[in-house]
Amino acid sequence: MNILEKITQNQAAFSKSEKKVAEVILANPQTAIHSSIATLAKMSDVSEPTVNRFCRRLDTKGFPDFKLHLAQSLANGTPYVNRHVDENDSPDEYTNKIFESTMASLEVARQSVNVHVVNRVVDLLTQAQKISFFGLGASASVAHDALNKFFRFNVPVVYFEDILMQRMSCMNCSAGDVVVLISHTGRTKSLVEIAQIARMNDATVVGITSAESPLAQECSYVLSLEVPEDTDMYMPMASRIAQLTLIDVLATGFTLRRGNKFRENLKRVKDTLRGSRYEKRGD
Amino acid sequence: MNILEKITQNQAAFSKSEKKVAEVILANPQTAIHSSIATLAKMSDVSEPTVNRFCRRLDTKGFPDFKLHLAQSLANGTPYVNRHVDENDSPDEYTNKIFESTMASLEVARQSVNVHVVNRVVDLLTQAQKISFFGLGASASVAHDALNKFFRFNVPVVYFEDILMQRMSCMNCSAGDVVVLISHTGRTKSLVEIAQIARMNDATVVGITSAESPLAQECSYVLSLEVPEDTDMYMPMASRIAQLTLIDVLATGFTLRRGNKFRENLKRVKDTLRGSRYEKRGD
DNA sequence: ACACCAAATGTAGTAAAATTACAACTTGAA
DNA sequence: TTCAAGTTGTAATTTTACTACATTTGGTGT
Repeated sequence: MNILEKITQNQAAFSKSEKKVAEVILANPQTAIHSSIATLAKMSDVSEPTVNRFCRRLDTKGFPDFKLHLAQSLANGTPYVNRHVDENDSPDEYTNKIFESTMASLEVARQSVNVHVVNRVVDLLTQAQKISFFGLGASASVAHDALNKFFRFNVPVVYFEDILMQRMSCMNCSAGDVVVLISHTGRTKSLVEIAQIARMNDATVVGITSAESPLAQECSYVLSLEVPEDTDMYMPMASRIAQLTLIDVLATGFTLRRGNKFRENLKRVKDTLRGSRYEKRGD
Repeated sequence: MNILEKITQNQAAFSKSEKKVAEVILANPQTAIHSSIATLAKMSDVSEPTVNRFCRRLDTKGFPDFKLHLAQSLANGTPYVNRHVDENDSPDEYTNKIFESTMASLEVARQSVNVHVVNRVVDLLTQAQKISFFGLGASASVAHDALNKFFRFNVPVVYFEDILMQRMSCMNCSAGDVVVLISHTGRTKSLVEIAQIARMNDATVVGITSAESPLAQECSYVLSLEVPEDTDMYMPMASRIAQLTLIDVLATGFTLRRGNKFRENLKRVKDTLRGSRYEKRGD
């Protein structure tokens, strides 16, 4: 298990001084592996034994062993960790932190995706008479994006931002229709209601939401994404990126299921854009 | 450079005792990284300084440093690579490929971002009288998302999907207004025209687009993102994720610039959602 | 075959690093 | 206030790595 992630996750369980150590290490793990316990203690402004205890808390045998684990984590593909933005961060720092924590979240999301459900949902979508994408707030733009992908497939696709339109649209559903509802928390009342309306009218309801949420309970299928969100920012960030990527997965599954001829069709759709663009040499 | 390979290659240049050490390490590198210099010396049937010299010959600072290098070599996990989806991929395969190549693209994007421009644009945005976000096609949902972020900041924000509305809106611009235009290719004619209109009316035009594109040339500031796109899919995927992340960066920069009191305000905005949601225990 | 030199290796002492044991603080509840 | 549990630091100890120097090895020229 990646020890950098472990540090981030356990952060709550650390004591005051241990948090200082965690901070220093996360801020610059490359420096950490080349420091002695004394240097690191000084940098963190704690005593040497505290650093040692910190290492043990992370199930390592001691400081040198900890450094080995850390070195491996750094070499191990992703050094990306969900580091929270700090008030005093420079533009360089917050830019990198956001990119990195987005990548880290995607990694978490990837692991939480249930591939069997993905496959089943792709099945449903390819056979759907009509596909609807609904979301509110930040998830509205995700639904918007889904519309942009799926309309290319020459299937009737519906997307509304307005909750009344969403409700009415769901009232008109019938068997064979698929309604995809997007919500990070899965607690938005009107979306839960929409799920109920759609199901009453025999539509299949797919939720891209948090497992065990009220919304999840009303869905026929749930594509759950467990993504840590930096609540300090009071804005949905990582969650919607994960949702969008999942939409990509569904769209890709769709095209693969439809086979090669269908891809030709997508190419034609894309090619019609040419007239609206300035030529690129060799395009 | 992988130190295990280095050992194998240099083997000829080693002395007799050094060869013994190399052998023992290559035979069981996992054991080696958890041994002390004394243990390793005994296992190789040489003296401790010989082991130390062996380490230095491989351009490391000493035995502990050597162990770090070795640990990293062993943890040689594949970093995320842009692997293209293949026709015959299973759901498991294409799901993972998409997540991984999205992460790889974000890494590329991160490196291509010019932090100075980010900082300058954040400056402009915090001082703007009015901010507009425009995009077409897939970039429309990115602009939509930007709207969702920036309206929370209590600044006049404008977003239209309709190109006529976009044009008219830009005609009404004046000095102090910022227009953010989003386009992966930067070749969409109507967006380039909008850039021109906005500039004619003294607005500052920020492009989130490809460097050196026709759109980039019309912008006051360009936040260029060089993201590889899997053209086989005929759909924009990675590019818009990178754009969204950049929007997150700008929004974050904005809130940081505005300081702590402003964050309180964001919290209040978020808290108003509570009434629209089902309660979560302990929330 | 012997002496000699350079390279290689080992020994023993030294310095540095990590760990332990214990003492001195905090903190929160009775 | 006092006590106990938990946290942190100080100082001594142990382990580990490194250095300086001594010894050995193996090769070369006489």
